[in-house]
Amino acid sequence: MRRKVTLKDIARELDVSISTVSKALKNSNEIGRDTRNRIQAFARSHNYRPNNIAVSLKNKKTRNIGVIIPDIVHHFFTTVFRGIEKHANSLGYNVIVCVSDESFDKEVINTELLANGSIDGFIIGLSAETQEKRDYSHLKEVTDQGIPVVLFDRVTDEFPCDKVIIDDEVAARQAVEYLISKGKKRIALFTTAHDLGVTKNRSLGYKKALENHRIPFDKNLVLQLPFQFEEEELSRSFFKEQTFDAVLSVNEIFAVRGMRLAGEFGYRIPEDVSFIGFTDGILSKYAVPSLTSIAQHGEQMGETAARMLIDKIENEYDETDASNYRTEIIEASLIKREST
Amino acid sequence: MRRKVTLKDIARELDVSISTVSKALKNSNEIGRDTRNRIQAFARSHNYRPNNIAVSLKNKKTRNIGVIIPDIVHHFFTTVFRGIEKHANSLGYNVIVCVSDESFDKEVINTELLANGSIDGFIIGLSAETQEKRDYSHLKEVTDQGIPVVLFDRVTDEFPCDKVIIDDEVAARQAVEYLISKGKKRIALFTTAHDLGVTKNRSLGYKKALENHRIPFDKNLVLQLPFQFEEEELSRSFFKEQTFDAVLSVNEIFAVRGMRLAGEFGYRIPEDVSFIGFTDGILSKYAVPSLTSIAQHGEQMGETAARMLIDKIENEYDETDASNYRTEIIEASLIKREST
DNA sequence: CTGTTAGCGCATTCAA
DNA sequence: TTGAATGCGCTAACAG
Repeated sequence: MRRKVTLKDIARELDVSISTVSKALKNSNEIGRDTRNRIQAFARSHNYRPNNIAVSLKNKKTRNIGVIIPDIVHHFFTTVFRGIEKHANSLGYNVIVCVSDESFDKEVINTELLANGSIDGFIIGLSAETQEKRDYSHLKEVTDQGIPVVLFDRVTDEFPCDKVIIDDEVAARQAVEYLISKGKKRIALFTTAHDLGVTKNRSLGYKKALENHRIPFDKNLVLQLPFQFEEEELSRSFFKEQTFDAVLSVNEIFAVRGMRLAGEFGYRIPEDVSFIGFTDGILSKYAVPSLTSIAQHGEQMGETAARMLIDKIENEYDETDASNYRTEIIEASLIKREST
Repeated sequence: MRRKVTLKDIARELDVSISTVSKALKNSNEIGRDTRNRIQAFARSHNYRPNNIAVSLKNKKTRNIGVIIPDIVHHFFTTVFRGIEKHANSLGYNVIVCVSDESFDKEVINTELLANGSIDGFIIGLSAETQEKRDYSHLKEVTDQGIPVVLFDRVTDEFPCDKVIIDDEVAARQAVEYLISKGKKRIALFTTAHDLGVTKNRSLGYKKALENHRIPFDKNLVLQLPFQFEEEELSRSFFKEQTFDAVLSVNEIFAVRGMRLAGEFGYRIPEDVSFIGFTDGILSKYAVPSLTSIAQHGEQMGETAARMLIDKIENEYDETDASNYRTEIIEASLIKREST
């Protein structure tokens, strides 16, 4: 087992000092032309690579960024992650991921762990539990230590830092207005049982659209589904009891399952019922009929988050001054397909 | 900005030496009961946490594991990743991910980068390009340095190390035999244009099943699709020209798109044509009709990979002795749904 | 029981 | 132009 060669090894072999080697490898012209060449040649032929850990310790910079997301098996987050990873890599940063599994405790543990020197900054999508508890002390601890944090998608107004979101309210409103423009009058909303943050804003947008077009809001047209939507009875009775000609769903799955039920009930899509779903994922694209959906441009969101974070990492700023923090909004867009 | 407190800080405050603090915090009974308490109390109240980087440098162990996957926006890999992450975390390891994007060069760069001290071991799914080039020198470099590597799913016989795979050949054979048992006689295979590794084994299993049941292999029943399957003409003419009563697809997408075409051609599923697809992802579950699929149990695969890797990290072994390496096979299973 | 010393691999200041 | 010395934060062997 060939051990890694260090500066010390090179110094010993070439009978110079460690600092000479260090400087020579940085091509410092403090070192003579010929010794520099000798050292560089030797280093190259012995495949010298600086030890990341030692460099980190010395420089107090790891060039790692920590990402904490609620769930990795989730198309949207995965997409954001890709954006982060690409941008970070292109600037010489590596990405350490931890998954909170929607748990507050895991989020806290992971944050603390990574904050102890492993990373230079965080990109976080808050867990559902954190959003419910509204406890952000772990984030405060981190920023107090001078570690910058960027929140994405799952954000909160109660913690000051850089954020990147899509305007869920506007996106929902526009989607519903699109349905209205197609002549739809009784538009249902499929949403989750708990609606916090993102989901809440989507509901607001839905209501706003109705309001703008003087369509009365009918709470009977709101179907709240448990997360995994396995309780099919709920939605089946909704289809039996309510009449509606369009559906806005806060996610793909509810929409696709809704379309299946619509089929069973003999409705034609989109003539009898139209569907629009949030999150333009693989399901929307390949469903039959394919689903009109709201693309959140996760990759762009990730890239933006990475850009904001690295900017904070590399430039001095006063973390107590709220005016240093911005919230970037990624435009959502409606991908029109067969379901409308 | 409250800086992080270090051993040195505590030592200064309490007027003891750094090593005393270090030992006291490890609860070493080399240190007197009372000083130990004093130090521990101080540390707790000042929220002392050891600096990961310094510990890593000292111990030559990072407790990080490096994961390199071809694509993060891919349900199966994501699932494997979750398995890795969960298991690793439970044993106190963090995970650094890099994405190769199916590119050989990126795979090499990422491997080298992480190998320079950032991680204690690798879990890798080879990129398509690497499998084509059959160049594994970057892996060799890494293992030569004593860094263990575990390959998963995208593996190769040409590099000796621990591996975890599913037996794609057997899984495909069993799927086809299931179709045969349902009375199907003309079974088509939807596969990718290039078939290396995994895909190749699936094709072999397909042929093997036919052979076992004395059904002649008909190469006209093999449809090779470009990766994104956007060239719909190819498959449309396949549907026009060939007669078949079942399909085995090497992925979900080809299967689902096939089902849509079958619908357009007026075939009933599964009476006229049955479908089975590899990878039990979200599409299989929510497609209409839902797709019978081969579950690869990615999470279990990831967990196994993590277990094998951490075992190698924590225990001495001779990396030149091939008998130290094992290949674990994860059983695939057929999830029966409406499409068969 | 406590402290001194050395060292992990590297960068950098200062002296020669 | 080169090198000695110092330190990043922590651990551990050894001495007192």
